[in-house]
Amino acid sequence: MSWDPVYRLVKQIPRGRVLSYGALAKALHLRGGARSAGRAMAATPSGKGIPWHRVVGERGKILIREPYASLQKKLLESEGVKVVESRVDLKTHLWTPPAEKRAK
DNA sequence: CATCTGACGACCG
DNA sequence: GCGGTCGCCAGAT
Repeated sequence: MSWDPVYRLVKQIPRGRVLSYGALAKALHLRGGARSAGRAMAATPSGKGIPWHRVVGERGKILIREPYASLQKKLLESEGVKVVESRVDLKTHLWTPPAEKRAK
């Protein structure tokens, strides 16, 4: 499975905004749904400039385990995203991805 | 080839 | 709002 489309979209997330796994999967029409989106992120190649930390749970919750959770929180806050109790305020930071052209 | 696992999410009590 | 189940599916074992 090639996660390229996923990485491409994640790279488009504006600074200071976040997107959920579900919305990500939906926007790209991933077969496996949100879970596959998560799988894609877990396999995110480092050093590619992919802002993986801008992807959170459907309710803005940071779902990954330590030690990455701390890192994600740190990175988000450094972009001006407020993180409280392991979750971001979707009301202000949720980003709506542009309609992708079926790249799967 | 059989199971287990998990960076998910919808449901239900 | 919280915790437990269940459905999903690609990878790992």
